[in-house]
Amino acid sequence: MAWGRYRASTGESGAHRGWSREESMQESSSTYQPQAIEKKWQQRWEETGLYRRTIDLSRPKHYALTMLPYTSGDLHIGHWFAYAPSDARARYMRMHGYNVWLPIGFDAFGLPAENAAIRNNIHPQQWTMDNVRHMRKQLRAMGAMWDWEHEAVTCLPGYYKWTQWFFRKLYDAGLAYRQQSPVDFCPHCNTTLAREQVWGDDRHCERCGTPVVKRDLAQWFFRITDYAEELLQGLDKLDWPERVKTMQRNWIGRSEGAHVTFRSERGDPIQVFTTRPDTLWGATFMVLAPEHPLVAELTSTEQASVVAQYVAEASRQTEIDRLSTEKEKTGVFIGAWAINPVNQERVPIWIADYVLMGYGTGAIMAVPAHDERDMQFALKFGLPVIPVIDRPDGMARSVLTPGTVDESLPAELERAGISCQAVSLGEAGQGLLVTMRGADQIGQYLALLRSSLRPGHWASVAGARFVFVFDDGVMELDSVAADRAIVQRCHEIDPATGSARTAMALLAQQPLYQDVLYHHEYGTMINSGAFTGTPGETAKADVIRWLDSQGVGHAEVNYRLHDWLISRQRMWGAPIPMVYCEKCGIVPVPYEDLPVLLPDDAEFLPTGESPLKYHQGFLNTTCPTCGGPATRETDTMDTFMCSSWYHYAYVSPYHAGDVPFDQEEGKYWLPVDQYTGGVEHATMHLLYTRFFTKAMRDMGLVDFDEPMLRLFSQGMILGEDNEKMSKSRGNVVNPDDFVRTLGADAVRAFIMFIGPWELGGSWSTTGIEGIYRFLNRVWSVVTAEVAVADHPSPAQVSELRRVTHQAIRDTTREYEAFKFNTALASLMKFNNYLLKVQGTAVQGTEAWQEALHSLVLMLAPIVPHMAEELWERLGGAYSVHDQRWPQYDETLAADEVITLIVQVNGRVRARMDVPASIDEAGARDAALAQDNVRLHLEGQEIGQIVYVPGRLVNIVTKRR
RNA sequence: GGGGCGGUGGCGGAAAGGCAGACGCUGCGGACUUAAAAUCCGCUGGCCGCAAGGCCGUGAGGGUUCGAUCCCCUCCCGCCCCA
Repeated sequence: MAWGRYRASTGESGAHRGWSREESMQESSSTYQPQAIEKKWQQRWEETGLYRRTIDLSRPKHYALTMLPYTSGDLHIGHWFAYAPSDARARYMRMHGYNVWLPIGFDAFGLPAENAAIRNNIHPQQWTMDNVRHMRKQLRAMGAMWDWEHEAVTCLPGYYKWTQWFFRKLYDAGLAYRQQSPVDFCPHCNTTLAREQVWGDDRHCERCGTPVVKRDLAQWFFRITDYAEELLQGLDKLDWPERVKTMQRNWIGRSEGAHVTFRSERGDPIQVFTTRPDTLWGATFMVLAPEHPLVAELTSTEQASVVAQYVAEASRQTEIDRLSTEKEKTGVFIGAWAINPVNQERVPIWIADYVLMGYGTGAIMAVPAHDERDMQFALKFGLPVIPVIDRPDGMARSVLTPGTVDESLPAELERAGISCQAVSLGEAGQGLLVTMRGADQIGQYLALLRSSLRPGHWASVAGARFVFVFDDGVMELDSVAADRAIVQRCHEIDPATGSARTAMALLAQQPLYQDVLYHHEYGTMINSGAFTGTPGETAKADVIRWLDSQGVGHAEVNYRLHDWLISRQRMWGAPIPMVYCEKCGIVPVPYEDLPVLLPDDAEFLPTGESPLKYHQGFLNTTCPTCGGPATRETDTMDTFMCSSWYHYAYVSPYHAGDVPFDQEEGKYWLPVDQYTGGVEHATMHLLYTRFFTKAMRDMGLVDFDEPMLRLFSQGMILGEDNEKMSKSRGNVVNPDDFVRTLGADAVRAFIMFIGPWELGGSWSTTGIEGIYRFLNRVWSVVTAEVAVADHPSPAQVSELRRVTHQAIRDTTREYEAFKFNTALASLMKFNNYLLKVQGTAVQGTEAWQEALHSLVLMLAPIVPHMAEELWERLGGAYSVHDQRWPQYDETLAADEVITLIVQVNGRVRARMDVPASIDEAGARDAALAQDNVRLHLEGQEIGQIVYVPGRLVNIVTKRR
């Protein structure tokens, strides 16, 4: 493609002079017939290779890309919503002189093909490629500027050879490893299930309804966590939507804290990670994940059967269920104790499903006083709660039940300035609620309380201090021993408290204490041995330093991000190129033997199991190292593998060299300049592909760090009823129907007119008809014959030019911001104006030609077929898509007369048309002269006059 | 529970802190037509008023400001992501 194509309108000034009337009027107008036009131009574009990719060093390159479609079989309106605006944007860039490349391909591996294979007895390959052929046809109807010569389909051997190659490279780089990991398993079907095959809250098999269980399987992982820090840091320099970056940051989940080693009583080390080492002294029990390897070893014989049962139940739940804060906490004591390394306290070991093996070390130290879930757990199971961090707000409460204290106490409290109010305590009658702030008030209160407490009673304070007051003394909840003593004492006084096993559980029975029992702020350390009194600002660092010196812990950064599990127990994916030899163990398939081909005669049975496991020809092989008998890995790779590098594959699809893509071409085109796609891929796909790029950089395949420099995330298109489109709702829109009746251009334009692209929007059948009417009006203005021969007045011409240049100014700004909806609104407004003045003397002038050319050029990205046709009828050179975007002239666009609004005390009281050149004094005088303004100012004194040039005059009166 | 996005006429949506409702849809009225469709013209947030004009109005309440759909605080509702 040559730069020379840009010849018809590349005048330096950008204004469109020099078109003759004869040229533009040569064709008679006819009605808009999208079907004929669209077919005609799609053919012509194809024949002339208009969208063919060429390296052109004289122009800046622009690699535009939209997330590739899955080969589901039919193009959905959602595809149009994703692709039409991104095509418009690519065309817009092209008209700005960029050498734009917009490739397309298909994500073709995945479970639906396998299900179709079982259902219809057809090989997934055939099902998939039939769909590809159908979708190609549908996609072509969109009229996008896709470069079909670089299409790639991920399920073809020429593609997945390189997917396997990447696996091997990552394996060689030490970034791939094999490990036991749980999968959902159906015991009835005897097969592993994908996430979407597990249904319902009871998590049953989609096929037979049997409840699924977790089963450990040796699976392959990529060490994406090796790049966790870089993946996090790299976000800062990406021009991506903040919401996507935030999601990635949360997904990576960096947290700073300490790694601490506890020991079981018999000495087994139990590793924990905590972000709050400053709360270690409050660790009153430990919780292990049910899957933790030490569980089996440490469980006592008495507890063995309950533990085994609990482990089995936990294995059935999803992570989301297990971590829910709403759910009632469950867990069991395993009959063993650990030693808290900071104070040598003996703490019981429990297992609970809210601790996951996959996160951190699979074990936590539980600090119920400062962690909400630990608190719930402790209260439920009667485990001690000892506060070890002071409340920063210093707030404390005391609830006194009737008859506990002398009647005189409220008066004394009032004298001391301590807040005290009568509260209803339900059945117990009328009690007192004392609220204190700060240590002084609490101390004062305790003194008053002690002197007025009636014999044989007890009272409590909770919050900034946890104190139990008895008639012979005060007990502070500052240790496990104190906890025990307090509870015993309370039971003696009031046997009714017997159900509470800890001091905190006693307090928790009082609803008015609810929000002061626990807090998770940083604050001064208390009840922490030698560390008591350490301020919150340094507590964490001080404790870590000490742990280090004691050899029981050290600083650690933890990430929520897991390694990437890529094994799938499915047939329709790229086989993992590994071989298992009895003699040599795990052996990678040599590079020269790639690809490991999928068999084309695999038998699909509705067992749910991968047919590869039973395909002897595939399964049995020889060991690449020793030549002895060996078996192949029968798992295939996650399809996110395929999509992690497809934008590199497009550079030279099914590449024949010894690297996955042509390095020369790649140097020019990579990386992707503008990526667009749905926000649902904010974490998985967009994180995996970033990981791939970083690994590729470290392999020397690319010399940049990030695959996509700029990202735009579009919203979702909803049905006519504002609901997510789904077959069950019956609100699915079939784009083909509208393409047939109203044309692809109308569908494209409507998609973009719905609303802001990033927010999505709802389909509307009457709405698209409105767009179709608009296109017809454009057609009629542009193809209208000149009916008037008069000479226009200079004012008429300058108005036309002003409107034209304002339209160019506004539309350009809106395209720049991806605001296709308002760009179209500006073009509609422009067209409405042209319709209004059509038939007056300006029609047929150069200014009129300029207006028509500008209109067609600015519509070209959105309605490429119609614009091409109209451009030809206007006498423009092929192709409209190679023209330069029109430029506006600020002076021509400037208004001569502006409307100033006049406010009195901020309320609009008049509007006045004034020359744009008006100065402040002139504007004031004119404003004060307005009848309605005078009326509203009557009898008032003017205080201040605010003048905003070009906008308003606000007259503010003095308050009387 | 945490994070993100949003809440504006009958509907989709516009509004550098400065005329709220651009543009489109719907509805109503009119022109053309024997008639209808299409097309064209006009009106279309609510209330009061003959009109001029006035009052109310951007989920609720408060704040900052001469002026708030926009900025700040509290709350309610919806969607998405995470837990």
